[in-house]
Amino acid sequence: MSENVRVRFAPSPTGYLHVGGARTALFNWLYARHHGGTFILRIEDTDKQRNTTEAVQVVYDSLRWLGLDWDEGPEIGGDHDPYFQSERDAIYESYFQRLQEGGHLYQDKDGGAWRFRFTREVVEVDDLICGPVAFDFANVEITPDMTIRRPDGSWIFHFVNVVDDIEMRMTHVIRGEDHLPNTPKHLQLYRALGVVPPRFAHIPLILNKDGSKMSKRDQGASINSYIEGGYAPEAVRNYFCLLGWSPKDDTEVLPLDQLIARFDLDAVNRKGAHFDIAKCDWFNGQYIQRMPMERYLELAQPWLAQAGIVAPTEQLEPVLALEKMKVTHFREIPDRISFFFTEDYAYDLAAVEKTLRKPGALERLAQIAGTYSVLETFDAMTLEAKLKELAGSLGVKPAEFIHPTRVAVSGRGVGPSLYHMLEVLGKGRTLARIQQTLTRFAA
RNA sequence: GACCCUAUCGUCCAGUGGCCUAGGACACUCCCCUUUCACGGGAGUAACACGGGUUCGAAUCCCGUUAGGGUCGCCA
Repeated sequence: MSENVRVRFAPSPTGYLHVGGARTALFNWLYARHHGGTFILRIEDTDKQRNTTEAVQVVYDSLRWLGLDWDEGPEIGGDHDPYFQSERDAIYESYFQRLQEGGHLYQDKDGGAWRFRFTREVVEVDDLICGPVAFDFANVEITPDMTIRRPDGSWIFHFVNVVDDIEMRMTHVIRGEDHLPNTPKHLQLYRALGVVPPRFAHIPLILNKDGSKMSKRDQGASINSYIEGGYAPEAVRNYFCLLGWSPKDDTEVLPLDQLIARFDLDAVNRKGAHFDIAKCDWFNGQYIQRMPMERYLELAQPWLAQAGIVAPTEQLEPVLALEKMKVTHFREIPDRISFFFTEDYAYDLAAVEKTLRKPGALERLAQIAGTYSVLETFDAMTLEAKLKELAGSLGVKPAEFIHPTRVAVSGRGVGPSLYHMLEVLGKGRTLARIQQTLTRFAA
């Protein structure tokens, strides 16, 4: 039982990380962390033309964004360096030699490619998730021998994948269910090489909500879309965990330490999961509400910077706090708070039409400005009390003051709670903005 | 077409023979809170694919059908 778990994520760099791949990486990572094992990243870049350094960078960025750190692999190193298949030629060569010496290989007549001769029998895969699954290799027509090396000397996935898993001492191979039919072929390779294979666990695929296959273009398919869409990585990670796995009670929002403590392969589902971005959005909102102010500020920062909103934290924090319980994506934030940072904010035409153009609106604006101008304390509670007092004394509804004031100081019909918004704005700016509005719409 | 996997509300999950007139969450509808927009609270609509078995008893076990998905590359 002292077996040290070693698992890996072995993506082919294609320029983006698919949600399915990310989830595979996540399950491997979780499994490693749960069992105190080692999580390895290996880049399967045997297809030379298609793989670029930028594409590899995308893999790193996506994994790191999700918080999936690897213990061995590119940029980290490890006992089994290098972690790029393109740099492991000598190793493959020696394994190829072993197969050849064992009489397992032959060269194709026409092309000259090298094939591995399957043993013609039933091979059983004892999958940790799917259970025992038998594949019959008896018919050569149905399962022709597998090509492992091209005529130009380059290697085929099946071969290098198995060699690396042997070399890197993998104990468990957790991968997408699309690999299940490949597994008996890989098992034949292990046997021919005289190596005890790792345990296999095939996790269900992720499909679109309607059940169709997720392609690059579909919403939520690329990890980049979350980075660019204003998601909190911890929220996305939590949502991904629940795609094909559940803690078995009804908890859904689970902190990372809980996820690690509770995750295990025996609780992984067999049914394919349909992806629902709406639920992912809900998780994001929940995480934003619950996260500490510092983290909230940290994640909002890039979005503010991009929108040209720069201000010291002391000024930013109270403004952002106003939206913390309301926002679902960080990308929404700049637009919602931009009016705080310029006196030249735009007036929403519909809001102006609906409230400022209303008969008596400007008079009431002047009245509330008068009331507020004499206040010593300018906090939400006082502001609310005074506004209601004024409305009451004039026999009008508070709304007749609230709406014009909101539009006057922010230019819009919707926003944070009025009194809290005014408190953050402060007395000076509040009065100036009302005055500015009065002047502007007086005619 | 062959082989393999799967089958509970629209979606994600719970349920491993009686506790199920099937539970939670998202989404949707309505109500409350809030004279903004949200959050929050409450209520509601909504599912065991179908047909045979096994059993005193089946969402749970077996068989078949159907449906969905996957794999059959000198892609990974």
